Amino acid sequence: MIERLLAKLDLRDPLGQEERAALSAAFDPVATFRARDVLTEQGSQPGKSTLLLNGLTGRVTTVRDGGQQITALHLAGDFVDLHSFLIKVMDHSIVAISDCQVTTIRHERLRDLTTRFPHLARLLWFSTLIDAAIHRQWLVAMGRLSALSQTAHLICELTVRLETVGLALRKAFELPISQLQLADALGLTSVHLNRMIQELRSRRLLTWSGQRVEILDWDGLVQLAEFDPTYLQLERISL
Amino acid sequence: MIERLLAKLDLRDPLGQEERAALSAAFDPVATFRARDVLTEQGSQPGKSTLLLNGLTGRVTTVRDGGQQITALHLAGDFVDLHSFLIKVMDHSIVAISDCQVTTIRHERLRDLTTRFPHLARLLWFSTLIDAAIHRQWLVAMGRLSALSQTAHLICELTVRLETVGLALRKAFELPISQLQLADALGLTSVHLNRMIQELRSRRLLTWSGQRVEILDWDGLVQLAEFDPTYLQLERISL
DNA sequence: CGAGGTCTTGAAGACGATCAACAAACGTGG
DNA sequence: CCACGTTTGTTGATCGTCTTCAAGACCTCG
Repeated sequence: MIERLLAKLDLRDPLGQEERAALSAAFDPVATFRARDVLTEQGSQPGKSTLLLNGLTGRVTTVRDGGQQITALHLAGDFVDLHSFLIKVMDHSIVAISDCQVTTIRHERLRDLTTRFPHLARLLWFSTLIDAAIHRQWLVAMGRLSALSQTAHLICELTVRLETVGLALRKAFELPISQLQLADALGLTSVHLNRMIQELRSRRLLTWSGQRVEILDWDGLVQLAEFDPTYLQLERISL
Repeated sequence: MIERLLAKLDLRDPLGQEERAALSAAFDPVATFRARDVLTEQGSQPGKSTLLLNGLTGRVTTVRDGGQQITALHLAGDFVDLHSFLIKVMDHSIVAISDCQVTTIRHERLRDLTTRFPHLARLLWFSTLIDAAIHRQWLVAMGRLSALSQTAHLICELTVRLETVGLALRKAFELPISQLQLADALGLTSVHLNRMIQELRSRRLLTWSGQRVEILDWDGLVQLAEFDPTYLQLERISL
């Protein structure tokens, strides 16, 4: 069930048999959500953390004028709110962007696991640090890149992240997200994002129809986006 | 020496005597930097993490056109690169914004401490989660607030953070940072930031001359910034 | 004192937002 | 299975926030 998570962790630093078994056994049954469902409400204090098994979810913050900012997108194999293990009250909501399935792990179990397996604790800590690194990269893209480059950057990031969990083959993948929501992630309007996507298409960097994205010119996209995957920390390390 | 850090941790969840002593003893001698010095280079692999004792530092990423984005500002008592304990290669630089003093702790010591004291490990993990929460809040402000509100938001955040380490009394404090660097943190140009600051002044929300900032109308500023300090997690918790 | 950094102001321009409208796709219930 | 309402993608026109470029005053410090 949690193979994608295990694969993602293994990629960085292999888990021991005991860790793997203990972690696998700690999760609750699968739950299903429809697109637009709210998994976790801002201000709530969930007693468990949620692992995304498939589909797409996002962290959403709503501002006074009704505008929404999506501060993170989560793919299969990502914890969507591992931080709630230590940060008790949610400072944002978690919403399902596509239909999706999740499983949860109660915080007392996480506490127990991380105490018994310091190495696993470091690995989980590490995965929240990647989250933070992605946040920083989004800040750079939002603050200092053009809307076009920023859009390209997000596509590059999603391509690589989907590849690492086996969901993008030959630089093509399903992206079940509307342009409106994508615009909310980029801090743009959907109108402008639409024009940026058309520009990417007309430059023959990618095709994108419906939910299917196909990268035609990866190097060109990387160049435009100033994309450097270092921040995703795909290298093997030793924690 | 590391009182500000200890106070900040204690505020959330009190440290035990043993933890406190072990942590205090683990740090290296003090080092001093001048404004604009680079503490840690992007791409480097530091073997230790740095704790800021006083002054101001920032995480800086430079883009192709020479523009800079500051993705975080660190105050006295903050770890500036605790994440390098687990994320080996730095995806950004750390630069001194003002003259400052730091102390460091070697990663093997962190590893030892976090293994011996799971509670301390959680507390350090927690502090990196606050970093991420701040990143998210910056994303929201950058993506969905006006330049004026965004500027006000950063001022609110800095006020509260400085207060928690005793560096802001009655909503007034020293902020040894140039408008150019502040603009780099906000993703604005210094010209525009200057006009936003003047607007804040003319609305009698604050005074700001040289490095001295004094909040005149905290409620007004909070209202303008849509500032909600929940994300800073100042409440007492139990990790 | 000179040099460089910083703050400030003005004018012009561009990038992205806003407003409006419509077609296509989708989901749902009749 | 079709009819309907809703969401989504797309296009055009206009507007405004923020950028760019330029210049001058001030200040700090070596």
